[in-house]
Amino acid sequence: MDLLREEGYASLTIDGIAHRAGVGKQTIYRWWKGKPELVLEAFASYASREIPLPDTGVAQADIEAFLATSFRKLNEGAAPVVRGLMADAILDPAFGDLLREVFISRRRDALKTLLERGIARGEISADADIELAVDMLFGPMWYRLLNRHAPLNRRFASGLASRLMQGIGIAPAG
Amino acid sequence: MDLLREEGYASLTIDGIAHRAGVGKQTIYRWWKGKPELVLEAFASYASREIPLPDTGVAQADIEAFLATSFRKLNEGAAPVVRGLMADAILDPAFGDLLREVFISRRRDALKTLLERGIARGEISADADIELAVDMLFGPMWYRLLNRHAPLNRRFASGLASRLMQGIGIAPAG
Amino acid sequence: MDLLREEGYASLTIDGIAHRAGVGKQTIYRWWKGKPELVLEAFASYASREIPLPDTGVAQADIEAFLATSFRKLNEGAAPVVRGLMADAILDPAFGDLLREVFISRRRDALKTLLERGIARGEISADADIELAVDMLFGPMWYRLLNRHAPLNRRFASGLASRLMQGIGIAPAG
Amino acid sequence: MDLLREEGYASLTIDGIAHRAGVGKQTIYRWWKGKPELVLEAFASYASREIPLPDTGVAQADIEAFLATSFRKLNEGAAPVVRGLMADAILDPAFGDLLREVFISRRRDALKTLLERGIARGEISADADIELAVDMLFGPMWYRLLNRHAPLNRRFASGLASRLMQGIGIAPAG
DNA sequence: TATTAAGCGAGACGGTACGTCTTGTCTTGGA
DNA sequence: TCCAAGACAAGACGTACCGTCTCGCTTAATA
Repeated sequence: MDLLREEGYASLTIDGIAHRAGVGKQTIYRWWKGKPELVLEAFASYASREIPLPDTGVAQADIEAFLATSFRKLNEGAAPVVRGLMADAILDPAFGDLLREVFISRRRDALKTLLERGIARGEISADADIELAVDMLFGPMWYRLLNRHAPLNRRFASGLASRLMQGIGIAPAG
Repeated sequence: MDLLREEGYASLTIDGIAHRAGVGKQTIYRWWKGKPELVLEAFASYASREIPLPDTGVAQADIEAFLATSFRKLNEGAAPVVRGLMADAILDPAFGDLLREVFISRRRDALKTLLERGIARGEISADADIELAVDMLFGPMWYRLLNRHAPLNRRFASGLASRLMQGIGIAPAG
Repeated sequence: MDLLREEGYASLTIDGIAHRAGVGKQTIYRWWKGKPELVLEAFASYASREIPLPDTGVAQADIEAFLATSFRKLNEGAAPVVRGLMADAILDPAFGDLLREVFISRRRDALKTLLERGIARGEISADADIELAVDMLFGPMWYRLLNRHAPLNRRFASGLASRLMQGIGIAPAG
Repeated sequence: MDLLREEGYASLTIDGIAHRAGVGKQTIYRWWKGKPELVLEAFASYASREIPLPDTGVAQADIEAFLATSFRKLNEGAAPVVRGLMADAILDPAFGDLLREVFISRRRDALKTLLERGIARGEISADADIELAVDMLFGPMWYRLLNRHAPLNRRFASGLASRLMQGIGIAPAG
C-alpha cells in the first residue's frame, strides 16, 4: 500500500513490490497470481473495514452517507488504486471476474442491504428494481471516478440519493 | 478494426497493427501518439456516425432510444474496444484527458441536447441538474459495460430513462 | 542413479532428487555439499568396483584391457554422468579439486600401477615418463568422451595401448 | 572478452554482457542463441587468428610448436574460457554439436594438415592412423586443461610430439 | 511409562538468472 | 524522397533452481 501511494498503480512492478517487501519474486507468485490479485486482496479488506454500513433509520440518509464515505475514501487516496484495478479487470477478463466477485458484488450487496431496509420500513416501493437502483447509485460514482470530469463530493452523493428516492420512493404522506 | 475484433484490445500491439496494415511502425508513430490514440480516432468517428440523435418529440423516448442504440452498438462488438480505451485512459492520464475531450464529453453533449430539448418543451424542470442527469444515465451504462454484471439491454435503457424522468421530470397534468 | 539415467545429469535437480527419494531437501544438504558431491560419491564407488585392475602378465594387454573395460562402462550408461561431473568441476573449481582427488587421481593411480608392473618386468623403459604416459592414455579417452567426435571402442583402446608402447616400450628381442 | 577476463565464464550473465555492451538483452538473443554461442563466436576467431600453422619443414617440430603456442594462449588467459565452453557443451548437447563443428574440428583439421605434410615428406608412415594421432595430441592437452593436475608447458608439448613420432614415425636412416 | 530430544518430510523463503515480450526510437535500402 | 522493414535500448514479465530456514511429526532414548 505504501508503494501504491508512492509510485502509483501503473508503475508498480512485481520486482518493486518484492524488493520493497524484502522478499523474493517467487514468494509473491506463490501467494498471488499477479499484481492485480495482490492489490485487490490488500484493497478489499481496506474497503470493507473503512466503509461501514450506516444506519440512521432513514433510507435516503443511509444511502447518502454510504456514498459520501465511499467518495471520501476515494478522494483520500484510494481512487488511483481502484482505477488501476479496473484497468486490469478490463485487460484481463479472468481478473475482471475475480474483481466482480470479491469487490464489486460485495459493495453492491452493502447497498442492497440499505435499500431493503428502506423497503422494510415502507420508505421504498416494494416492487422497486433493486438491481437497477444499485446501478443508478454506483454507476455514476464509477463514471466520475474513471473519467474525472467532475468531483466526487457530498453534493454529488446527496444529488444521487435524492433523485433515486424520487424515482423509487413512496411519497411521504402530507 | 479487423484486428481489434480478431485479437481483442488487450493483445493488440503496435507491431501487429503495422504488420497487418503492411506499414512500418514509424509510419504509425508519425500519425498517432500510440495505440490508444489510434484506436480512439478510429472509434470516435464510428460512434458519432452510428449513434444519431433521435428526435421523437418526447424527451423520455428520445433518451431511451439514444441509450438503446448505444447499447446495441456496444453489444454488436464495440464493447471490448470501449473497455480497452478506458483501460488505457486509466493507465495513462494524458490519454484519459484526450478520451474525455474527444469522446466522453461529446457523448455527454449529445445527451444534454436531448435533455435541453425536454426543458424547452416543458417536460423537464428548468432547474434540473443536467450534469447530474447525464451522470445518472451514462454512469450505469459504463458500470455495466465495465463490470459485466448485467446486460445492456432495452429493458435497462427503459428503466434508466423512466427512473430519471421521475427524478427530474414534471408530472404531466392529470 | 535411476534419476540420472531418466533425466540426464543436466536436468537433475536437488528438488527432483529429494522428491524422488521421498526425502526433504535439508536431509540431502546435511550429508552432501550439493548435487555434484552426491553424484560423485555414488559414482566413485561404482567405478572402482566395476573396473578392476587386469593382470595378464603383459603390460600392453593389461593397459588395453583396462581401457576397454572403462570404455564399456562408459558406453553402458556411465558416460553422461562422468560428463556431468566434469561440467560441474569446471563451473565450480572447488568441486574440481574434489573430483581430482577422489576420482581422477585414483584412476590415474590404477593406470600407473599397470605401467610400473611393466617397468618391473622390463617391458617398459625404466626412465619412461609415467605421468606423461598416463596423460597419453586417459587424455584421448576424455577427449572422445566429452567431444563425442569418435566412439570409445576396443579398436581405440588397442590403438592407444600399442602406440604408447612404441613410444615408451623396449623392443622385444627378435 | 573483457568481461570474460574480469568476471570469469561462470559468473558471466547475459544481463551483464548486455549492460556492459550498452545493449538490450533482446539484441543479444537476436544474434546468438545464448551465452555459449556468443562466447564461442568471440573465441573461435581469436583462436584461428592467434594460433597460426607453423611450417619448419620438420613434422615433429611443427607439432611441438603448434601445441606450445596453444598452451601459451591457454596459459595467458584463454583457459577459463575454453573450460567454460566445454562445460556448456556438456550441459547442452546441442551446443556440444556446435562446439565440435566450429571449434574442435577446425583445430583437429589444423593438426591433421601438419601430420599430412609429414606423410608427404616421408617423415610419417603413410598408413598412420591420423585420427588417432590427433586424439593422442589434443586429448592430453584437454585432459590437463580440464583437470589441472599438471601444467601445460613446453616440456609437455615436446614430450607429446616426440612420443607420438616414435609411435607413428619412420625411423631416420642411421 | 512419560518426557524429551533428534532427525526428518515438507515446503516456504530470499535471491539470481533466465529467455520472452512490447514499447517507442533509430537506421537502412529499395522504389 | 519516402517508407517497409526491422534493429535497437530499455525494462517488466513469469519460471526455474539454488541453498537456507522453519514447521510439525515421528521415533528413540532417557528419566
